[in-house]
Amino acid sequence: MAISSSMLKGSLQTILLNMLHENGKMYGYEITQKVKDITKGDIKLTEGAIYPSLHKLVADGLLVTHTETYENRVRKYYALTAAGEAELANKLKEAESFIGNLQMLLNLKPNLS
Amino acid sequence: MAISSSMLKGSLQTILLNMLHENGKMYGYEITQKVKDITKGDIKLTEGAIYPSLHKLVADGLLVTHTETYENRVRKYYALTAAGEAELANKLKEAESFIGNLQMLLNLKPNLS
DNA sequence: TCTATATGCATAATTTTCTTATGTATGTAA
DNA sequence: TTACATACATAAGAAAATTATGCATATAGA
Repeated sequence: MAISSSMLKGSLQTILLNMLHENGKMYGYEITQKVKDITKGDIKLTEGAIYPSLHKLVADGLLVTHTETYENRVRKYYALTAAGEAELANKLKEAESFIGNLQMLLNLKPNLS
Repeated sequence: MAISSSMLKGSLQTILLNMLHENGKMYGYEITQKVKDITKGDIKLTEGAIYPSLHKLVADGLLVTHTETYENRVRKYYALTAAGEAELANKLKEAESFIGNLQMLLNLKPNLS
């Protein structure tokens, strides 16, 4: 199911940080495609959401960038800093906790028992 | 873990609708306390978030209200309409889908297998 | 008595974070 | 020449929260 009403709110940064953690370095467009693949089209990160978010993570010192040119196209790669790795660890704990709480509140504990 | 950075964004309405579905009718303050109990203090719904959200659900025809006075205090009870029940069903499917996708993206599938 | 805390509702100002629309640029396929 | 894919970016607007404040009743404590 496509995420229309966007419960995505609040978890975008966590997703971005984790994608970079998993893949070492990625460029923006690449992240949108990979997320679309993994979620079978359910989650489509839009440019208007992803680029400002990546810029903010850089401004906050959690990411660093470098550009590469591939077939006449510039790719801006992002990678985690040490602070980014640390922040990701926090955000993952938070996400795990949040998901557990949400499942409790909504009676969505399919695979517990 | 307390939800500080609030990934709560986007799921508040779903939580409100489901609490009312589970409990028949509730007043605002009661919902905040029940959510706090269920999540062991992790999720604390603030008045600034919950009341405007409840008002919007009423405006959208998903909830109806009536007031009762208990020990000199007015309680404004909310209950689901038929449209509210239907919308809850949609939102629950969405939430389930979203949680599954988020767990995939963040490699948080502890109890699968 | 004054203060804090709990119960109960509400709104205003602000901030965060999205969506939607738009713009630039290259390359390919219909 | 139109559409689509790749690749970046920003601006305007909307949505939905946070934070602060206000009113009102009641109780407990210093």
